[in-house]
Amino acid sequence: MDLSASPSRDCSGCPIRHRAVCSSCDAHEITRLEAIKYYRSFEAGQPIMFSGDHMAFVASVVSGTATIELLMEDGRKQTAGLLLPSDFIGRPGRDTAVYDVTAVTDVTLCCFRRDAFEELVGDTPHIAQRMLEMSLDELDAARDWMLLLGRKTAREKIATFLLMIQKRTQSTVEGAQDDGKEIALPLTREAMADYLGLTIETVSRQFSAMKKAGLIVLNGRRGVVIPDAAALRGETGTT
Amino acid sequence: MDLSASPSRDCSGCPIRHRAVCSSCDAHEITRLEAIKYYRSFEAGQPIMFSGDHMAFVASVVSGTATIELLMEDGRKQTAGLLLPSDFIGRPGRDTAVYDVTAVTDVTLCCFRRDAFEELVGDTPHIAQRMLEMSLDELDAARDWMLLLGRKTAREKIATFLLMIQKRTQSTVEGAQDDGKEIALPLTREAMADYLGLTIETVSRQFSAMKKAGLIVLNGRRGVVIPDAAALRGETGTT
DNA sequence: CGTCAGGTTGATTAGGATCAACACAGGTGG
DNA sequence: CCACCTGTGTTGATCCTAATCAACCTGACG
Repeated sequence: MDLSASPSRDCSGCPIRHRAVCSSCDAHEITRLEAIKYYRSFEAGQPIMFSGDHMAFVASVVSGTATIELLMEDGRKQTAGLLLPSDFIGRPGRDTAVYDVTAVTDVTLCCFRRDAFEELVGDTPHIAQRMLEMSLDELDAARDWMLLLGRKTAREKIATFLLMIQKRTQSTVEGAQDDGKEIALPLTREAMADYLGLTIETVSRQFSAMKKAGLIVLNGRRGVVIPDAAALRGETGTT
Repeated sequence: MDLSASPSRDCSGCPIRHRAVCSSCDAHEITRLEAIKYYRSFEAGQPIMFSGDHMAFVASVVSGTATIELLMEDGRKQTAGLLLPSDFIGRPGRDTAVYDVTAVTDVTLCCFRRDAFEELVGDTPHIAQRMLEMSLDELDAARDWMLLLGRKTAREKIATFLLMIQKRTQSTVEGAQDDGKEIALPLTREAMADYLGLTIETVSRQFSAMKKAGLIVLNGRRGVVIPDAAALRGETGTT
């Protein structure tokens, strides 16, 4: 799981250099970022940020997976976002977190002191634009997820989730259209349930049912093979 | 409903001047915006934008209400956003719409040619920053809505919706804490159902039940009085 | 070997969807 | 002016999907 080849001061060679908030920065801008960045690691299960807390930093996910979680008083939980490598955590311009962020695997972050970062956003158009682009992308993703949460059946939710994971996971390798390769689920059944607006039991049952139907092959707790992505896509209810 | 006192070339006196994307613009920037803006009206029920279409413009809602809708092949529909006065439509940097936008009441838009607007975003930091701020706000709202869609009961959804409408509606007047005032729902039962991930019948039943419980008073199809906002808040399941 | 977290499977329940009938207001045209 | 129609909303009966409650399985680890 340790893709982070011991993160260093130097941004060149960073695995997310060309996808994260810094992707469109030139050499000078990167220098400024390098000056204010620092790495931080969190173990699986650890909170990265608590709703209501003061936010001292913003960050990019370098490796691992985190979730954005919303809680209700009675304990109901909804995951409102998956944070994979290159995704951005925090909000410039706000100093109190409005949701919880939790590491679901071991996570390494590239953090920036918030005040310094905000300054940069203010006078580095490249960064401001990239921030805008990224938040608009997230907004699109959030809206697609609303359709899933509001209208899709349990089976459609699982199928959609699996294909999304496959895409975001393989796209790291850029372009490889791999049908039969095993993907490693970054989430437990419980975390998937929270993300999909379901219960653990329903997630488990749907996995079993789709396995029986030959749509997926399960390999231990985390491994899934999708023998025929097109068939699985047929189960998503398609937008 | 005609709050738009016949929109003019001149942005001063515009009802959304201090809340929309242009809110932080100085005189010079406003002049540039005035040069590329034009007004357009849509009747209730009319489409403003179709998913897949070329987007020629971006716009601010000046008056009326529109919805962002996602459709599935079999006709299931989810509303992913309510667009009220001062909200922004469209995405700079993308030229094909990814969702449908529909006027649910008569709507007046302040439109900007997309290419010209993108240019402005590129060299007007105030606008770029406001865009970022607005999309981050929308992202927060979208995430809250995910919690509603994924985890709340029908009654909680309706209560949350009513309070949200009350807030967004009255905040126009700024600060007035009006408990007993009637609010005009901008949506039909069907549109509410699509927004809340419910069916028309469930929405209707919940309205009836909450009326019987004394939580709301109904006044025709669109009028609702909330005698005790705190009591209604008790029904939202609170975050 | 026992414990415990994570996962599966079964039985039952319940909340909301679906199917269906009816109510009501607002036009429209005779 | 009234009869009719249509779009919107309400209410009732029934069904079904996913939640809940509960038991059990599996593998990792002390």
